[in-house]
Amino acid sequence: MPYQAPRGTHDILPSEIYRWQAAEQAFLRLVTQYGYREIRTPIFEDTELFVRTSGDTSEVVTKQMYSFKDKGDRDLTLKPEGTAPVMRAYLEHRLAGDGQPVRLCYVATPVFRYERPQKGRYRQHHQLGCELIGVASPEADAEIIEIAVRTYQALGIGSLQVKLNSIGRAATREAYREALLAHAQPVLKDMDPEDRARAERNPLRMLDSKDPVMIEALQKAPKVLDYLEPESKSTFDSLCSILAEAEIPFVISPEIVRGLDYYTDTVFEVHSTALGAQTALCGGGRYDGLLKALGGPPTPSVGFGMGLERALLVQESQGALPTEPQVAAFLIAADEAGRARLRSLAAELRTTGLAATYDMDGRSLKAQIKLADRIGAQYAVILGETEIAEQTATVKELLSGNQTVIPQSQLAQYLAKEDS
RNA sequence: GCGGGUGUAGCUCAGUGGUUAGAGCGCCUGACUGUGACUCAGGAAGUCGGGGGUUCAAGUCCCCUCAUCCGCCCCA
Repeated sequence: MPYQAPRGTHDILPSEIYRWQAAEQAFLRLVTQYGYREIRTPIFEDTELFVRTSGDTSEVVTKQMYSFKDKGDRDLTLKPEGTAPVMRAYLEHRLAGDGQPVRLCYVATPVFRYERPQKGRYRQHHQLGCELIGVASPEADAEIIEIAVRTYQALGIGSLQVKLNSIGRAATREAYREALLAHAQPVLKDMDPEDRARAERNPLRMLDSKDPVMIEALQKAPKVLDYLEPESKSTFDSLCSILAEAEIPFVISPEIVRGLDYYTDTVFEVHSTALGAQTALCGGGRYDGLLKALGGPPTPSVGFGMGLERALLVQESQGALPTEPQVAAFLIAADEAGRARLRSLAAELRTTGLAATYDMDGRSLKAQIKLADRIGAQYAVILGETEIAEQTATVKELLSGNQTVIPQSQLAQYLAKEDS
């Protein structure tokens, strides 16, 4: 094999593209009902945009970005996440002027992270997501979580877990970090230097550890929720009750801390056990400080990003595949006279919106029918000697094998009717 | 970035260091002079992931490398 797709990337083949299209359409239909409008941002941005928003000590910025210099010596980076570019565009184009709140969504945007690939973890993957800008009320958080949950429902995916937490504002996090670090100090001394450095850089990470020693040590660790300022605490409590009223099940999960610095207060992830080590399907939360960090006015905002590859993997594992659209008609000719009519008849069908194809290699009648079957056509339309003479066509429904002879003039109408 | 598994036909996989590398499915042709899916017969299809080494002899053993999968890390 001389060339392969680069490590961690993959082609999306015709046999699977319909699942992508179905998912994207279902998402767009859903969010349109909530008043979201799609936005598309460039595939790369100034590197600084991500450093400023994700945080210069974040895993993404320190280890995972595809950064490069262009011929004009600009520092650019392939999008490692979807939110910062959308917020940049919001500021750049003064979308606040449309009146707040502003509801934006993005669909199947490519996302790049230099990581070691595994099932469900790729160097290029695709995300869809929503940003709800300009609302501080926990109703906004609830709407975002509800949309995430309903997107999975629309894809036929069940058995998911919504993990919810609040990490508070800057002051809370600072105080809590110190408390946590102090609590973990005895264990940290014996840890692998690299793990230890990571833990000290972002102590909240320790909460997510799978190391039994760490889990044991943190059994009695202080809880973030106890450190929340009164305002954060009441926001979190209201969010919980709004979700409960909406009958959206969730579990409060102190280990959910998120990897990007821009989050404040509400954070959440949606998990599935269907993907081995990669259990997170969707992550999001509130980022009230993000716009300010980008030089804009302080604006409360909340959103999520959802991995499409992972969603589709879970969808497949749950046997919830959508039905693949069929080509309506495969036209078949038995002789030269029939062949001449094929093209004009196919054109007629297409003008009415039906899909029609035919053999171009002069195959035998038998081979043509076989081909019709193989490409998944619904009907084989046969133009033999008799049909040409009588200006009719034999329409064979491939699934049942039933045949009907109808006038060529009524073919489009007949197929359209049967198709619906 | 760390540890481990796996790479043989389009797909799923057999193959003890020893002739010209196989099977099932799929594909093409025919049995079938106007009919796919079933049956039968035939056919095409391989850089045994790539490179190097050991050996009289390597798909098989060793080293390197690429890809993929599993775990860690991190996340979608």
